[in-house]
Amino acid sequence: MTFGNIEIPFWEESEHALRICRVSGLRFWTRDAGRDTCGDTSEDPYTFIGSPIISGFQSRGKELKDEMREVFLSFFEKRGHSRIDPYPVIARWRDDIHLTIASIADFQPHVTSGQVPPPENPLTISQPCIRLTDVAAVGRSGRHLSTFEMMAHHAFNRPKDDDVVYWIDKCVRYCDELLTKTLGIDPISITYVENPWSGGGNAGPALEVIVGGLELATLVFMNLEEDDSGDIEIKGQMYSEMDLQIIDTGYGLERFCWAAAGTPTIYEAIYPESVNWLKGLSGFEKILSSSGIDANMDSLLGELSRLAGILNIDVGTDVEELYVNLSRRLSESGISVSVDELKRVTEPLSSIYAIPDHMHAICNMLGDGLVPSNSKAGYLSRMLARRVCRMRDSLSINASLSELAAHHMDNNMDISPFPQSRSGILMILELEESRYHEMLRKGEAAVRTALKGVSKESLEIDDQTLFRLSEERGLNPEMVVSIAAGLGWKNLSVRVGFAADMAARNAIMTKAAAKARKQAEIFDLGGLDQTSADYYNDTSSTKFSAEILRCIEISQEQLHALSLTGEVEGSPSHAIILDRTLFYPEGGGQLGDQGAISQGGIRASVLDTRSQNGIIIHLADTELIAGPIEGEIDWTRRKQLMDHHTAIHIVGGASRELLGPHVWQAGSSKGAQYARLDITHFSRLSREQLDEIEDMANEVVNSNPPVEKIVLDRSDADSRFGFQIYQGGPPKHQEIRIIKIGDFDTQACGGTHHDEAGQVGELRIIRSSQVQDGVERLQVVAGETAREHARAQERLLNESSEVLGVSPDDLPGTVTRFFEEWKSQKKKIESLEAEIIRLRTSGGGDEAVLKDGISYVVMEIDPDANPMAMLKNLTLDPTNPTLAILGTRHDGGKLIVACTEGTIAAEKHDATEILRAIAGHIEGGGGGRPTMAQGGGSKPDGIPAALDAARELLGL
RNA sequence: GGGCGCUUAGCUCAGCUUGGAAGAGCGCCUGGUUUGCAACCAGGCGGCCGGGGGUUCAAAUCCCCCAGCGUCCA
Repeated sequence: MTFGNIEIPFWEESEHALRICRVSGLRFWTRDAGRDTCGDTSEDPYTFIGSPIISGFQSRGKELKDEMREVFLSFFEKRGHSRIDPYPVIARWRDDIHLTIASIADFQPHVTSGQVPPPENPLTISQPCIRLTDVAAVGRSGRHLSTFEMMAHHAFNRPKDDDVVYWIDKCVRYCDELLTKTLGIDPISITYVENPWSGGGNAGPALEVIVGGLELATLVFMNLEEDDSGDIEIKGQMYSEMDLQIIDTGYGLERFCWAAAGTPTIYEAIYPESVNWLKGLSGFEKILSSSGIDANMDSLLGELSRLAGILNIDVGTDVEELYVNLSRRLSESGISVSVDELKRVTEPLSSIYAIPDHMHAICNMLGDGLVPSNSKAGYLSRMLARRVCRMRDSLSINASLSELAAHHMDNNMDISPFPQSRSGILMILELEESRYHEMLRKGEAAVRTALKGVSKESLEIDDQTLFRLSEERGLNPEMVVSIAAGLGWKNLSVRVGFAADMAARNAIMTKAAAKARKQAEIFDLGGLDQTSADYYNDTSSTKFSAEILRCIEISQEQLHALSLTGEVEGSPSHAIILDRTLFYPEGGGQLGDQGAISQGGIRASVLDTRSQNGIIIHLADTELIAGPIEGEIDWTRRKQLMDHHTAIHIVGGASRELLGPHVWQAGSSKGAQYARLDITHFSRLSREQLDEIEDMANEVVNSNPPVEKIVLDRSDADSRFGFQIYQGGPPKHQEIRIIKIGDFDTQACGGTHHDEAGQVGELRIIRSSQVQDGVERLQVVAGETAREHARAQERLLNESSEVLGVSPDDLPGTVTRFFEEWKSQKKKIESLEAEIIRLRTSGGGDEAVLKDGISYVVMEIDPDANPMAMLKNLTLDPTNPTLAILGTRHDGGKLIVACTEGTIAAEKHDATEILRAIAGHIEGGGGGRPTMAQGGGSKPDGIPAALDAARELLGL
């Protein structure tokens, strides 16, 4: 993995010497005879702050980035590289990552695996990337960013085919020429550090390009791929050499800008307007002057940025400890600042730096059509939005999230290439902000409840409480402390080490969850070729002849693993594999075909159809033998599936048209009985919106556009139709099948469709529900199923209205009236029962016996009466001490004993004891408190005996 | 994808650990006091305790399923 035997003539020609870094121990190349560190160690401070190492750039911010990017791209364009447009920051073509984290991510895994040729070769690109692993360090370290552009030149070589564009030597020459000749960097200040790289399933030797203490670029020579049987080990993973050799470079655009600007931090180089604006809004000058720091502020800030690497925060790092270190280092440099004073300045400052970075990531993500959510990629944007809200609140800045975004878009980016509009982004952020405030509002009640038993003088909150508030309510420990302070717990603080413990806890939980659920192949199909999928040739043919290649008996385990849907009637016994078939296997959300296979006089029903590695499996209820067969698919079902599938495409297109470009398919399912489409959207859909979508979809059906089926190469498909064709998920093959419904909807899809949209007939969106925040599920019926659904609805209405004897039109009113009446009658009964008790126990009533100042009531009541309500009337009046024993023959018999609390009745009698003494008569048990006991039994006719026993016990 | 939590009066929420009479504040209604409004005092109305099943003599409370909502992690 080292460069050991790889010849790089450039080193000698350019008088580079190989050295070993005395700090890191890494091999590095330099022109500087006196250098003994590789340049990227704790002993290599930034040398460019205040004195740029890249000359000739006067601008700052977006303008500087545009200039620098153009210099880079045109440099490589002039040297034979084709410039290609950047990919979206949401990596929709991949199923292993949510965000584009590097330029090479654009080409993984399809190009790097050799499956698909690169769009150009060699090529140059500046790819916007988002990485959230170091998000906690953004703003604090002075150099960390969550969003950056990775400028790159890539070359894809196939040495085995004598197809080599360029490899290591030429790559280093390009890099060195760019840095020294074009950007004017002093050659002697550059070091090239050998450090192998791995990621995204590939690996290879690599050079880190360091100038002035800053890593400006990484040159990766990717020639390995993950292979468990490989013979090269890197970081515990085995690799083997691959046919492709890839030049994978990454030049940090923002770092080049920083090196050209020489500002104290990278943020001032790329977001100068935002940083100044936020300083103004937050009154940062005032914060500084009231911080109590004696030292000269300019020298402090200069020193801070030089040492800022010390605040290199990983997830779970204890900030407190870092501050102590930083304070110590500052005092070594002659600046005496306490940790508290330091925090008072750096905490707000780091927020001012982090906000523009986060806004850049948020605007990029939303611009690409992402919808904030509580899981997956959408969660990442919500997390960033909430971080911004918190930082803004801590800075007491009076600006909404959408105002921050508007300022950011106006000053730092060009949103015109994005699918999402400026107003769309702002509206989504307004919704996010209201969700944030809602969380805070609910959080206050949660904190109050959680701290109920905690003394107001407490200094710490116990860990469990903090974990729970964070995980269940989204309140991080700092927010809990600040909310608690507002509620009267003034002295609380988060204990040192808590952040690290919480991170460790998450790591353990994640590890436990990661225990794989790899789906193994269900059937052993070794030796079989892919089945000829004839259903694509003519979607309306139903009969065919074929040969049985294999017939496998299905085991119980296999049956379970198949997890058949409710549309499969009966249980398949055999898996039949043919050489060719018209049966469409379950895929792309469309359920498998059903039908029959006949051989001689034997007819096997096909209950479901599946596919495994391109081999189509017919799940049949009868065993057949190898040889010729006649097959026929169930056309009624197939037509219904095609109705639904085509309808789903149309509904998806209508949703996107009406709701906006953020609408993506997040999953779908098409059966014969119903179909559903999950779409990304930022709020719940009203019935009116569903009606609009339904109307537009039906208009498309009525206009009857042709449904084109186009098969083409993946790179052609990408360039011709864009990434929105991958609604159904990342493509898995080089060949892409496009379904194009007029000019209305275009997407990659392997399902069966009508040839004309009009064949769907009609469609209805029955209802919508929410799968998760940000994803709406539309239930759709089309064709015959739509008509059947309407009939079923009518039946329900008719049956219900017949019960009430009204017309269906009057149903809502009548049901409401009945419900209201039922409630008021319930009230009436309660008051009547109370009245009965009053009559029976007062005046001439013989049920109450007055003895020793206590009113004794022992009586049986109606089985339908509510004994609790009656008891209340008897024993809640403290001026009338009462002991009441009520019995009812309800169920197996019930007994309730109660006495008026706080009176002599309670002093003299224990309800539980009395109950126990008499419960035997109904063969039951029970319990309660001394003033109230209840029990039940299994012999209702024993109630009179039980009550008699009670009278005897009490001497009545 | 993996977790966790919540759903109780019109609103905001207690009660659930350890089963035994459905609670508070705000709002609403009536009366009193006062009267520019507000405030105050007394009383009252208002609950399928999200839905369904189970355990139990007894479930808001314990268990299972479903739905809606929230939240963390990847």
